[in-house]
Amino acid sequence: MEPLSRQFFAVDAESLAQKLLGCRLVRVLPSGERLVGIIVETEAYLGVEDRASHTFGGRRTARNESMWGPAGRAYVYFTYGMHYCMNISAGREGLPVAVLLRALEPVEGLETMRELRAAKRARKRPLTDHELCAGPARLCQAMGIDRVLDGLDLASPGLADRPGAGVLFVERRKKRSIPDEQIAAGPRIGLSGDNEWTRRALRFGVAGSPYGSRPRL
DNA sequence: ATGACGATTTACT
DNA sequence: GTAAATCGTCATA
Repeated sequence: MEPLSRQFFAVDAESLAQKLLGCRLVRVLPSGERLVGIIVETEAYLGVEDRASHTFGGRRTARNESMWGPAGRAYVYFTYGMHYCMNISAGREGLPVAVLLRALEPVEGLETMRELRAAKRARKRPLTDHELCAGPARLCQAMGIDRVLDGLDLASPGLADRPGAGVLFVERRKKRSIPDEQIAAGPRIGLSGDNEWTRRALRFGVAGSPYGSRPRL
C-alpha cells in the first residue's frame, strides 16, 4: 500500500479528521522495526478563529510552525512537561489547521509498543492491547513519536527526510473512507472554558470501536 | 527574568 | 472521582 498524497490532506480539518478514520499510521523505527495502527479517533482544530487551537488569533511561533505549513506535515508538540501529541496539518500553506490523532487500533508490532509504553511507568501488570494507543500521548509513546518528527512531510516519507528518525506515513484505507453513519462525534477533550469551541462536535471516532480513548464517544 | 498553564496520564482514595 | 507529575512555551514586564 502507498503513502497518502498531499492532495488527500489538503482539505479542511473537519473533513480530514473524518477521512483519516480507518487509515493506517505506519512507523518504522530507527532500528528498522515496523509499527502499525489503524486510526480510530481524531479531533479537528480549526485555526485562527478556534479558541482551542494553538494558532488561535493568528499566533505563529516556533512551536506551532508545522500547523502553518502545507498539508500533510506532522505537528508534534510536547505538553504537560512529559507527553507528546501528534497532529497532521490540513488545509494549505498559511492556513493553520490540523487534526490531532487521539487513538489507534494497534495491528503490528504490539510487543514493541508494549515495551515503549511500559518503559515510563512504575511497572505493574502488562498493558492490555486497548491501553497501548488509546489517547494522544499514549499513541505517540507506543509508536516512538517525539519532537524529532515535528514538521516531517508525511506525503514524501522514506526519502531520508531525517537521517536517524526512521519513517512515518499514513496509508489509505482499502476501499473508501468510513461511511458517515459509522462515525461518532462529540466535543473535544481536555479543553478549558465553556464556549462554542469547547462544545462543538469536532471529535470523531469509529462508532463501536473498542480502541477509542476516554471518555467514550 | 518570571510566572501561569497546558489538545495528558497514572495512581490512589 | 481527585491529584500529582513535570517542564517547555508564551505572554507580560
